[in-house]
Amino acid sequence: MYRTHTNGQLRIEAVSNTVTLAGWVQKIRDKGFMIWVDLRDRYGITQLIFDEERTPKAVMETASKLGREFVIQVTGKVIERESKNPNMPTGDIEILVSELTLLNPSLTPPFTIEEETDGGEDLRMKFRYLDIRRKPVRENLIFRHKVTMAVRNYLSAQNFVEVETPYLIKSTPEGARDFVVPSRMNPGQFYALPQSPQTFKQLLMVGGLDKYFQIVKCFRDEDLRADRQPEFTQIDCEMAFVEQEDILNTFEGLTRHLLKEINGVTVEKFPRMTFDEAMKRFGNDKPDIRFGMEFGELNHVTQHKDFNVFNQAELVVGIAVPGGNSFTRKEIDQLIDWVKRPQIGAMGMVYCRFAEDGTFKSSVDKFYDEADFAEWAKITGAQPGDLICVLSGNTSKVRAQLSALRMELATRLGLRKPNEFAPLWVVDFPLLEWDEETQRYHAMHHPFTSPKPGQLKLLETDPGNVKANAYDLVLNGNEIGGGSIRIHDKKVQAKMFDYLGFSPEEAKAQFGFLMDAFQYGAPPHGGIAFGLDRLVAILGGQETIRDFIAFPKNNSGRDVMIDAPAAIHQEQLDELNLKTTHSEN
RNA sequence: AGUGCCGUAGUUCAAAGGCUAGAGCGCCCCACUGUCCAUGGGGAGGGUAUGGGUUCGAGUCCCAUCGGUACUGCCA
Repeated sequence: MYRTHTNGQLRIEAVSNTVTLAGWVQKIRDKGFMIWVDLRDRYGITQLIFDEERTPKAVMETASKLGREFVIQVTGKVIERESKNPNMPTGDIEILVSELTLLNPSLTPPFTIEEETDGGEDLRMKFRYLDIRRKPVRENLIFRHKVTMAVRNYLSAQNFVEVETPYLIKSTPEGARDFVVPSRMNPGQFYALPQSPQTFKQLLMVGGLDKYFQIVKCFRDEDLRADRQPEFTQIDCEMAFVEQEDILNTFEGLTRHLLKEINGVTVEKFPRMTFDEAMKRFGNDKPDIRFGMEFGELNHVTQHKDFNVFNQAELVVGIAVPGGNSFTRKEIDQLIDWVKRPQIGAMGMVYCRFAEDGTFKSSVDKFYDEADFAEWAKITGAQPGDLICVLSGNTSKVRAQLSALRMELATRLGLRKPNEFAPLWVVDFPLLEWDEETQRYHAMHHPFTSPKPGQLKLLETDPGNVKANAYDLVLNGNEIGGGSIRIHDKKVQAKMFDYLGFSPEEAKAQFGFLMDAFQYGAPPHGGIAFGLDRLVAILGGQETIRDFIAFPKNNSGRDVMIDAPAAIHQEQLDELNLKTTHSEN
């Protein structure tokens, strides 16, 4: 037996017991006549003591040669500490070691294994197994486990069945790029890894399983971000015989359960907002509603005043920054530079200080008077002491720009409190989205999403305005889930493919299996999928999903620890019927 | 694919174009009668990602390449 107790277990009651412990050497404090060693495992830290008088000479000798991260096993007596440490759970006791076994030595780790490590991101990823020994990373992984257990327990209790769907499937042209896997047994042919188990879960509904879920890896070969990984995990769900209302209620229930179970937060009915309203009020389809700074559209109070920038703008829109009047001129200039960066792309920013004494001072004083600014303040909800920031131009661009500014300012002003949770349903998404590049409409969600009842005809006349039975669950400005009521009628599905530019032949080749299935009594059905990595990060009050993934990939999709991807041997290539070709550039 | 920022001891960072490229942490040695980020003293360790250029002189300026990172495009 390697150990009788863990390192987080022993308390004052255990004094005078003989115990055996095992773990990693966290810290050695060698005072010559006395050596203390902090012994660490997943459960905590227990202090070991070796001293000249009470410890066997040989043991003392070995102890003086220990190093950080050595794996050791000790046997000794639990004694009460002479000077206690109230900052640790085991701080009242220590182990007077009588036997010490070195189970495995360690090289000096390249960074400190402490809560606040000196290691950079890079290095930590390269030695991720050492990083995982650190408490914050370990706690995050355990936190993720708690969330997935809560999800499984809740959905299982609601009669959902977890079913595994295949990872080796077929590539589809729409949507994200697929990761592909060559088939050795079928020369020249490839599997694709699923971007989501979408069609399979629909087929499970045709199969009569009624309520399905799966905590499942999905794969997308697109460029990465701080919050985006090439392989990520979804809580994928589908239900039969449901309307949108049923889905919203069921998964509002799940989310409420998680907030209660994991964060101890009680949230009443989740508010709902249409896509159009979200765009108008927040410039964004995933608004963070923990704070205000709602958009105020100013077109009607800014036109015909000789200020051409506003006169020519499709949209003039502003927000009131709480307490923003205290910004210095320099700070405001920096804000203007910030919105003019290529990533944001605003042409400029008009601002108006709303002083505590009720007067206004603006960058466009030449064109507008106090009465005009009072209108601006009224529309944007500005109070004395605030700063009104106004952008103008093309509606969709300006909304995106002002939304980015709103989020940036909220972050700077500390309004995005990680322990505050504001869920929101965004509903009535457009069915289609115009794509400039290909000059045609694409499915905004996916091609299996059903249009709102009675809107099918609109497809002919005004396709951009067709609303879908599609919804997103937003939490603190992040899309944590999205779904739709699906099409379950073959004719409607065929029509959809037609509108999306699939020829009947293409549609049959790509999704024939699904449309065939629809002919054999497909029930009405719909579902939702949650991004688990992001959900866990938000519930954990953190920004980066990498901190909640045991072995994440870097910005270029590399695993720097195992050094993947990598070239493979010619024999492997041959076996897979892959020819090595050199591209011309 | 694009733009910004970054690349200097094991590590985190310093070093107005100018002395032998420094410091904290870590590491090694010594001391120390209750430590717990132990303390005090001593020591080792890099020639600045790579390649080219400008200059009397280059971590520092310029160009290219590579790598990291954040964002934009992209992510049905």
